[in-house]
Amino acid sequence: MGRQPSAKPTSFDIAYLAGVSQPTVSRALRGSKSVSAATRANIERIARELNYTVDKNASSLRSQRTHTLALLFFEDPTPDQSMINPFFLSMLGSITRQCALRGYDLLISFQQMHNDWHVAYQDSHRSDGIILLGYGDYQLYRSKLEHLVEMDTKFVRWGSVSDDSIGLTVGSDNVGAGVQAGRHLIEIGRRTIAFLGDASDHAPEFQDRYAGLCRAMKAAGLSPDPALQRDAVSSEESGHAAARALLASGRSFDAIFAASDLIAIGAMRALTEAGLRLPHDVAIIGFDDIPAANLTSPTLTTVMQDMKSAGELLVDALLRRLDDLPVERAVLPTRLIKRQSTAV
Amino acid sequence: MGRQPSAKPTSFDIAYLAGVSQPTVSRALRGSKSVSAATRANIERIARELNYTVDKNASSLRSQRTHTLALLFFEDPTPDQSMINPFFLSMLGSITRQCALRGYDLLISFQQMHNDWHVAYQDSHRSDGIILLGYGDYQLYRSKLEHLVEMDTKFVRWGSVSDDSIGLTVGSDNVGAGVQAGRHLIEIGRRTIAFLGDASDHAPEFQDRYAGLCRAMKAAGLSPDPALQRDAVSSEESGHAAARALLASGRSFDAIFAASDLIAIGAMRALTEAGLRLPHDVAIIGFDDIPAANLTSPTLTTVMQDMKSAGELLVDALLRRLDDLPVERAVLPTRLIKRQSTAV
DNA sequence: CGCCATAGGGTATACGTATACGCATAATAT
DNA sequence: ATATTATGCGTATACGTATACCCTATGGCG
Repeated sequence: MGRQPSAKPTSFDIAYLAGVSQPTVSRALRGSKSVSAATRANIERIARELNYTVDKNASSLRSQRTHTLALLFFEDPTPDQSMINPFFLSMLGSITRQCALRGYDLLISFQQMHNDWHVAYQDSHRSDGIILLGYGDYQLYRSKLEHLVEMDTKFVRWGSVSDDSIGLTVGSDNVGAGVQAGRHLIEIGRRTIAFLGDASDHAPEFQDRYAGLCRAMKAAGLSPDPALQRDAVSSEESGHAAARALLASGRSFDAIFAASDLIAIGAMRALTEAGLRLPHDVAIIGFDDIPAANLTSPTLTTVMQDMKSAGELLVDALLRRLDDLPVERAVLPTRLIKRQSTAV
Repeated sequence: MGRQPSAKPTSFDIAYLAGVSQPTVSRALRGSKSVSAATRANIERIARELNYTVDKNASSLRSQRTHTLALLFFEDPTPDQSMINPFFLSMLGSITRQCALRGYDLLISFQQMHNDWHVAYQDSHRSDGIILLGYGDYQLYRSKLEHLVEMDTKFVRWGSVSDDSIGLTVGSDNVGAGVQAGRHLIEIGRRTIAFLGDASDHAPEFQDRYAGLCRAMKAAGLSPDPALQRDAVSSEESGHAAARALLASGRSFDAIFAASDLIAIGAMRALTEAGLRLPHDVAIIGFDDIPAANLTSPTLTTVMQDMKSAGELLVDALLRRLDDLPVERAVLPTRLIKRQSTAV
């Protein structure tokens, strides 16, 4: 009696029942060592019995820490109906899991490269830090990243890891992956390898993959032909168009390294439509290992990124930043998944 | 001078600059009509100049509303490495967008059918309401849903919409979709139609789809053969196994209606391995229209759910519940996407 | 010309927690 | 024995906002 069960219990209720003061309850539950073991045990028991949970808002307001991370997802410029890049979706799972493990909530938001997102989450105390995800034109938000750094906003970014990249970055070893792909194609006897994907500094990750390919070719005594590089963004349509343009140019080639699986899938369609046999006439390698890569015919050889580690590393790095611990950029190794599209 | 620009401005700062009291600032910015137009304009201008944003925690603490929704995602029982059902992922985009539009933040969390999630978000004032997403064994969390209802937790659920469903539910017209699929198969001349998918009340959505198929068959004077229904959960492996079992049973059939695209894709593999020609020997229809459905060979006829509307409706319904407005269950129409797997 | 409704905004306070500080008691040092 | 320190906890208060309540000046009305 006495306690009305519907009202949410507060730390005062616990304190009353435990015969201590409210701050002691707070200390006990937060793990402060200046509270005796007996008192703590008693408080914890009562808290459990009352189904007490700390009020997140009050706690955050007082401590100025939200224990929440914000995931800002930048969509591809192409606004085709919510067809999100499958690659990022699988990273999402890994990130949420890692957040839960570390006791953080995850706030998620899709962004259209808009204007004011950089203030929205930090200044209103919604989150302690920000994870930035998404392909897209790097130059377009370069200035915003600089602004974030300037404001000392805590954030971490997935992308190309290089010396001039802005802020804390975690990413795959894109150059290494390009080398892997190039080497494999050369091993199966291909000599003229085309690259589909933007190779400008608007898309540093694609650029790196292309650089890796070129390095592998040069190491094998081959000289990359710039005419065999065609711009493409990460979509099937774009890949299709790029491959068609390549075919139309009349240049001959016996292999394609596509900067993403979506591009590769579009390219495969173009090649098949042109009557070419895969992989006999043209071998092809994609990037990302999306689920669909195993469903095409021929199934698609591709580069798999370690998304599980990626999510963990991103969260880890951000949390270290929040604690002002030293943290370095991280580069993740990739793995080549060999399938039919490069099976000679 | 005077203002230090790094400290985040509060409503007191605005009040000081505007020559009014802090509550007036709060009223002005929240749109209370008991503040004159001139005062409001002035306050809004100053707020903009200072880049002021309302502190989310303080606001939530005082008003007891967080303006945040929680999305709880229940994973399939199969814990295969983070291969999330693509269908839900595309709904995610629609939900986040709708939340943003309505001025709500979205908290996301993956759950393993665990025990205490029902208290975690409501009682700690992290969110105003909960969206529940995910296939899985309905009976398993039935009691928890009942608990939610009992606690008067505000939530909305995606799933089978029926009279005895617990809580507020939004879902596709699964029965209608089953009828659509069955009718189409009958139109192209098929008479013995198999169903792959759990038809028990552990999976009400699949059950509904099967019921629709049966209804279409009966309407055409055919009698559904219970032996042609095989249980399967939504995964490729499960579909593959179910189809193999069906083949092994020796029963003949000329069409399959699969409860999901993943099941259908697994089944197609089994049929192809058995030397059957698709769709000549067996026509097949899936469900969900995942991106991969357009990449199989033959491409897969399937039922498309209106995910865009789904997300909007879920958010809408939940927000109406929060305001104690009347809200009804919603049933969304589906669309049959005809592809090669049923092209005669 | 007095009465009341209304607009516009100030005063005081509550939301629930975390932390700086102080004050006992007990344990150790001198 | 007194001086010192550590332990365990209470007191007071701040975090930034929203809201109940109160007050004043005006205008309308009779």
